[in-house]
Amino acid sequence: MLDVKFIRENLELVKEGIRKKGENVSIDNFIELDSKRRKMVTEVDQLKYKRNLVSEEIGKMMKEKKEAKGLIEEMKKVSEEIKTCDSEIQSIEKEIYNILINIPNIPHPSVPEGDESKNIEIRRWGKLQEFDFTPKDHLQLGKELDIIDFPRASKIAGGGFPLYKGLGARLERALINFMLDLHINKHGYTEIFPPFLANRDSMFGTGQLPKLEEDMYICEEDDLFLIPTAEIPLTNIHKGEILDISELPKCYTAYSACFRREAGSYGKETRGFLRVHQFNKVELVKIVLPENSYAELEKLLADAEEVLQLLEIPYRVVILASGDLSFASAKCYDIDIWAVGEKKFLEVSSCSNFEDFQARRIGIKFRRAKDTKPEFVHTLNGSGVATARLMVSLLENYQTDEGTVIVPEVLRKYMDGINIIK
RNA sequence: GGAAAGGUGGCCGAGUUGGUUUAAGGCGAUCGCCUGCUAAGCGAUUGUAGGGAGAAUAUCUUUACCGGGGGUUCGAAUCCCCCCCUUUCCGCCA
Repeated sequence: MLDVKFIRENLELVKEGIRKKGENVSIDNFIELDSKRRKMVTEVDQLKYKRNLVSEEIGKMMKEKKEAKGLIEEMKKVSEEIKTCDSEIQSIEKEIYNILINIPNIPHPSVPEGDESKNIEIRRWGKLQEFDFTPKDHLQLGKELDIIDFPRASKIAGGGFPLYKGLGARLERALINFMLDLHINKHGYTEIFPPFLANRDSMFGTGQLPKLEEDMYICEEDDLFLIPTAEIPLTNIHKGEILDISELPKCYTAYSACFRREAGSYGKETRGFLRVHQFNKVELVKIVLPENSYAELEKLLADAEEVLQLLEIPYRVVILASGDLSFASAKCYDIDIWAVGEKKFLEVSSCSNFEDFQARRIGIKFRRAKDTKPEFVHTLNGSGVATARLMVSLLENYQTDEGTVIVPEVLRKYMDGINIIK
């Protein structure tokens, strides 16, 4: 959510931002609604002032057993008027609010303009594997090694739900632990184990609602949503708080299962692990000072990249063009890893700076000093990283000509020293 | 699922027969005074959001906010209705 004052004073800039994001909200009547609201608030405030004064007067008169009937009659009318004005203000505010919540965050000036074809690869790490045999894809490997069983998973929950078995399950668990330990021990994040369900308010705060409701699994009876990412619980931890400047930056990491209905995306990259309804992810969230947020974004990105460097999986970093940015994000880097069997790059992380867009919705502020006004913090998040696709790349890139898979060095201590899956 | 108690400003905590409570009091914090220093003491300040006046992020003024929403009333923290949350006990279950 953007600041009303900011929109009022930078209407063209906001329109420009909406256009760059490829959204189609109209803010043409915003200024008119806003000034109408302010005018009415001023009027009704004066009426309320009068009512407060006279009501006090009535109280005093009644105590002295004086007749106050005339004043009460007069105030009845004033109260009626207030009621009418208030309900009109309320409906104007609702209109304003509906515009406000549909205005996306404005892309940072460093973000290239255009649709996803304008995304720019800014660096590449590692050498893309080449084998002197024909590499298998992850589905074939998973089946032959008996570590992934999609057909049976579908009996339990339907298509798009993975079932890991034996060393597959263990490898998945090793990946999660490896990533968490790295972020906790080396990068200084605090580990959180959050709820995997979130209420409507939290979903709205991070920006998944109202736009993406149909992509969510929802428990209707309780109005709770299965989280599509741990970004939601982590960013909402400090909802409604004013933090002390000495507490910043706050860096949280969490493992969570992530649930996505992926409505409307059937047929697109649906093979195996490429797009599933449930996957595991280690998430990174930072709550920072506004002036540091872009430096923190680079650090966050580096923290996520290190996971892949230690696993020795080749990847590229892409800066997203304005039209490919998510609703709430001002700037975003994607990390794509190479999967030799699929012969393509797979997105495993998005590292975004939301500036104060989420903070304003959620109400997370900080105070620079005792007597200064609270300001909104900046929030960032990134996957560090998602395992389902990581597993794809790992199986495919670490396969041998014998059909076995070598366990990456850094994971072996999490697997009792097992160094090969066969 | 059943029963009970509760939700008040950064924290603690009074106020529930509706009207000097414009939210008492305390703690903490900040500033000043005093003190050789520290402590104590004394004095002052002490929320958030919106609106208006103003060149002003100075200042003045006003409205709203006592878990959320609605209602009654000239007037609601206080009365009524709905919802949410917390705690305890019981039942059920991992």
